[in-house]
Amino acid sequence: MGKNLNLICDCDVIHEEIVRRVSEAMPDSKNFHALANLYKMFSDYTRIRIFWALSREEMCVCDLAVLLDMTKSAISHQLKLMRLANLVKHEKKGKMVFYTLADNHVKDIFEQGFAHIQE
Amino acid sequence: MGKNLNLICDCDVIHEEIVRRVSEAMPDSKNFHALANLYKMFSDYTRIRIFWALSREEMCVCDLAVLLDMTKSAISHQLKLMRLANLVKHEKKGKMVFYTLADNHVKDIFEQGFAHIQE
DNA sequence: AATATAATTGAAAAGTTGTTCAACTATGTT
DNA sequence: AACATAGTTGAACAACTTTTCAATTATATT
Repeated sequence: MGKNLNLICDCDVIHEEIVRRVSEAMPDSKNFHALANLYKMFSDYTRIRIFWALSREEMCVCDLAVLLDMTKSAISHQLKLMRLANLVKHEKKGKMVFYTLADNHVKDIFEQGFAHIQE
Repeated sequence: MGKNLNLICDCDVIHEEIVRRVSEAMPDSKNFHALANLYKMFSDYTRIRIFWALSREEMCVCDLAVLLDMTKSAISHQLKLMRLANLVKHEKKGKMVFYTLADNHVKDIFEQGFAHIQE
């Protein structure tokens, strides 16, 4: 009853119908990688506070370091990741670099998260 | 011009007004920890595929293992984390354990994510 | 009662992430 | 021109995460 569909799994397939249906509807793996990587940006305590702060005000690296009580280096490393993920923009003004959220979508994402944890 | 507000940061505060305003409006740190932990659950390629699959159909561990071409052990470890985070429910039927999403909120969260990556 | 299978578990191994440190670049000030 | 400061960078380290492996539990079948 039931036979293995692949080499890695050590199971008999009990519900071949279900697995087939879900398998056929499954989006391309690159979508899941992109989605996991997007949420990874929101999954760190430091980064999520930076996102929140930038949703309130444009801030420079130094301001964020003071606000979060961390070194400029630590903040700068995180901002770089957020920049590479296209979630924040930066603008240089003299010696300082000001950061802002890339778009309102970013704000929406963590506002939905807040809604979820407060219920 | 500006003086250090703390010991860790090596900066003069350039924009004390901004930092003060944001600092005063800042939610309690436990909210940020909770939010980061919530998003952490969605930040892994395996887990996000499990969430997606369960948003389509109730499935047992074995089904998920076949669907995602992974061992039951790996799937089971991830499901445990998802259970501890109250994001999935499980129900035992005979030898099998069936998993479902804990609520529609979970589905909403990654559907918003999909909306973001497709633009 | 013995056997087979679905699922779980703990520990080890492999891989990833976040912060620190020291060095460096770029800009503004004296 | 020399100096101070804002920010960035790469490497090292510590902490954490994910998968694998072997052993175990619980249920169903013979």
